[in-house]
Amino acid sequence: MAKPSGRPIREELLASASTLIQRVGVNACSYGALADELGISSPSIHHHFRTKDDLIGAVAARYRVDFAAHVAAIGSGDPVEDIVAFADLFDATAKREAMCLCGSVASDWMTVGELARTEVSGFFADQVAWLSVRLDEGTACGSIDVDGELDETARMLLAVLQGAMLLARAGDDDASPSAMVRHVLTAIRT
Amino acid sequence: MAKPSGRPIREELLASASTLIQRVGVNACSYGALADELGISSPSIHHHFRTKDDLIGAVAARYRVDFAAHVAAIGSGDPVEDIVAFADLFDATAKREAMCLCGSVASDWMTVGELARTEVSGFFADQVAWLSVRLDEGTACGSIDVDGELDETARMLLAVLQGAMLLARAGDDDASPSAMVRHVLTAIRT
DNA sequence: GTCTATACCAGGATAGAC
DNA sequence: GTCTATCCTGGTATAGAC
Repeated sequence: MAKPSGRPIREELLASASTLIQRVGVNACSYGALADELGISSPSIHHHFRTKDDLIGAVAARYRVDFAAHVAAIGSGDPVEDIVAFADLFDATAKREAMCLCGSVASDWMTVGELARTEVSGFFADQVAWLSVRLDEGTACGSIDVDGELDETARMLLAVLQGAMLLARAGDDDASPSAMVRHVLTAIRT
Repeated sequence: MAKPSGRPIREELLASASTLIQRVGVNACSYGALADELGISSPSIHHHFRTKDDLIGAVAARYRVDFAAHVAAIGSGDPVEDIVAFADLFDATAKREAMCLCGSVASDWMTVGELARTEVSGFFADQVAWLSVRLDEGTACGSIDVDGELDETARMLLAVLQGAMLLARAGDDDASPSAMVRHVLTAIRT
């Protein structure tokens, strides 16, 4: 199943591993399956990532960086619109019948190494921080009204998104991440 | 590691398997680990559950029934209080450093059989239906004000709970399921 | 950087004795 | 209903040739 590509194989591996983990979970993602997909042999993968923990950690780190780039591209000027655009990123993943990679790893938390854990915790912290800033902007310009710490609302929004993807996996067609976030926004919009 | 108990071994197996899956995930839950924990041999388990799919399916079915019993015990008279009590059930699980069993299975959706899938989808539908009734009661007595379909809000609340457990797994100590639901409730309470 | 060969272990599952 | 013994498969990982 080799796919021709100019990208270095290490990058191909990260991309394929990410997709596979998002679809079947960390523990059902194997060197053998990745090898088949890229048309190389399973031991070759060890040359790029000595252990599976190394691979998972690198995948998580790359996902975090890539996601940050997508988020950085958001900038409508309107905080509420920005949050909807943020939620749309999760919709795109759900449509691919995949989990957020970090949600997937979090769910298999007990079976992953320190590298992956650090990146996943950092990923969640990144998103909460970004959402907090948007909520702060919305509060400042009067389009959002929340009580309590903004962090709490931000964390809740992220939980909605992650939970929505979990429900979507179980075949709930009405569990669209962005639709749910929009629903929350109507409640906290002035 | 045999634990003395009067319960039939089949029940012990379901309980141990549920706990193990909630902690490490479906694919890291093995017959061998269960056998060790119950002090029996791994092939003995096949006598009670012919295949692993049978076991996972039975665990999901039992979890759904047990959870329904806990939910049925809720009845403060106040819909908002009832929803908080519902969320507290998830808090108890998070404190045990465990996922909701059905969240766990949903995350490993691609690797489980039809039995488990049906039960997990049913579980989610159960909770959405229960929450919808509470929201309806709250609307009727004027303590809750949501716009749009009640189902949407109910589904969102369940997503918050499932997502909160995912965040809690990743070490976010502020990701308490019930705290997040309370936070949502303040926004939709009149 | 990739291969073949291989080691080693663990997974699920079956057969048949007790 | 449980055991031992066994099978097959597939997983991660290493060694060493090319």
